[in-house]
Amino acid sequence: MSLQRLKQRVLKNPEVKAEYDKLEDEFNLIDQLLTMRSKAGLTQEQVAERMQTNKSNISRLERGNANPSWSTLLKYAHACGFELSLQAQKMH
Amino acid sequence: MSLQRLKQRVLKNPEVKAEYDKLEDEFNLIDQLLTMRSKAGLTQEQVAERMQTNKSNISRLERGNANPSWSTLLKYAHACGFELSLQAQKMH
DNA sequence: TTCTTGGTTATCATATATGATAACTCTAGT
DNA sequence: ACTAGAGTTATCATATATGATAACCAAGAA
Repeated sequence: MSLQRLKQRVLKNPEVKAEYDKLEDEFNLIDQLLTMRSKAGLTQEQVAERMQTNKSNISRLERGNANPSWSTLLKYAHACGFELSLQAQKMH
Repeated sequence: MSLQRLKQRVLKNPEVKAEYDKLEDEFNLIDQLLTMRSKAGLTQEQVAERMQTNKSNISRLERGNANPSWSTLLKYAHACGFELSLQAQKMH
């Protein structure tokens, strides 16, 4: 909640955003989604249009501990101009 | 269908399987799932047990053009001993 | 042949993701 | 103060993923 809010504000600083965008690390799912949209420089509404849905659903996807389907993840990524694949690494 | 069948037979050859397991390329979703289970050396039933579900559902997941949720993908990967993350690469 | 094992398919019930709409907050400008 | 833009939240309807069970196929071994 307040973490999201903080991130939101922080990312408004263009320099900070640039740095943030460089980090390609292992984030949780939501962070990965936010990062894609951030890099694309799109609003939720713009992503929604490209996904043929509504902005409220994008908000839900990005906030409410999401459990989206693979096709939804693909649509979102494509809307943000990304190709998506799974990365599996052996646990040990 | 027959592709799956072919793959199935081919992968019974241990040498071929070893080679197949080395390839970490951009597969479609289903191939990535099959590869994980193949590397783990588990049967559908074993994966099903670890995921607390039934083997028929695993088969459906691996065959019927799947659109699983993120949590299902995670469960499957964990059952096979893998950690999972998204890999997004910019389209151009 | 018969049995076992791994995988497939069909089906139904249930849980949950998604679509759609509306009302709301917050912030930045003007 | 007012407005506009971006995001949030609540809610309902509907589509679809998932769980569960049973019957089936194919291949290999005894």
